Amino acid sequence: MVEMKIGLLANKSDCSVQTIRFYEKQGLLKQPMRSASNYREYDDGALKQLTFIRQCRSLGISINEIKQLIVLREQPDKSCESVNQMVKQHIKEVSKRLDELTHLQTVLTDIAASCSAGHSIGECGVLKKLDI
Amino acid sequence: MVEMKIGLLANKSDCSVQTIRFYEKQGLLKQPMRSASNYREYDDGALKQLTFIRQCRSLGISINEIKQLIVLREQPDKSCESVNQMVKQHIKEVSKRLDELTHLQTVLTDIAASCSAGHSIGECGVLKKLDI
DNA sequence: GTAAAGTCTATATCTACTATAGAGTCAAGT
DNA sequence: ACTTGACTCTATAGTAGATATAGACTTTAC
Repeated sequence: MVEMKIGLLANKSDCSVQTIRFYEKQGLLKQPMRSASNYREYDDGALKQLTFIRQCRSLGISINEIKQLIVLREQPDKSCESVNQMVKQHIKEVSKRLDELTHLQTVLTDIAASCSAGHSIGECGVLKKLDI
Repeated sequence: MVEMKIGLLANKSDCSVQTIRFYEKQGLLKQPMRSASNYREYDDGALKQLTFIRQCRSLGISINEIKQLIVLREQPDKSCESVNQMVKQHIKEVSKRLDELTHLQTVLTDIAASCSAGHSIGECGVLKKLDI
């Protein structure tokens, strides 16, 4: 397929129409050609670019970081050190978040276990736990 | 201590001054007394309330849910079923997020491992992985 | 008396979208 | 030819949970 409108691109990329327009406004997707009636016309290059963006987003890479990656990709001779750093940084952050959530899970489970038999707010073991 | 201004309350509750004002505007903290010069004057009850709020927030309970909890706490005779449900729901969500992050961690680690020796953008294994 | 630190309100900013209003366009069916 | 529904357009507002800023006022310390 050579050309497509925004709805089809959205389908192909598993991404909403609004999100595509949003990425364009953010400068992640370049402005596409327009039809006579001002409809956006995309080619397969745009689909590739959008797939890259979605892939990065699913990995927790921020829009600003994706912007940097897009610039970097166009300078094949430069060092890729910053790309590696970015990924390593994300691994660190995900590790940290995993630790936090694991701890949170034990606390929540403990709280849930404290549910008293009475089933009234006044004797609610859960609320008492929340109150420290 | 019987009375304190917002800065001291912020210190005691490990919470910024702006956040306290934000919670007040959201209806989580009731409007405190005001001094002659219009400064907020808090008592220990406010500190307890704020501590409860922060405890809930650290457990991932949303501001709207905290509002519900605050209302519930004032009706000791009602059933605490909804409180239990809320906690159980959070446990589910945290589980789901843990699974997602665990998977993300393996993907990121795999990507990081693909860093090629060349150290240039053009032959960057990391970028190639990101490009699918 | 003065300077620094604290407080006040109101408003803007952040992230990554999502939703809505109101208008225009296009294709299919009758 | 006409209408209906689906699609697209722009611009704007809303979401969550804060955080930051501007400009004015008050209090505290020296």
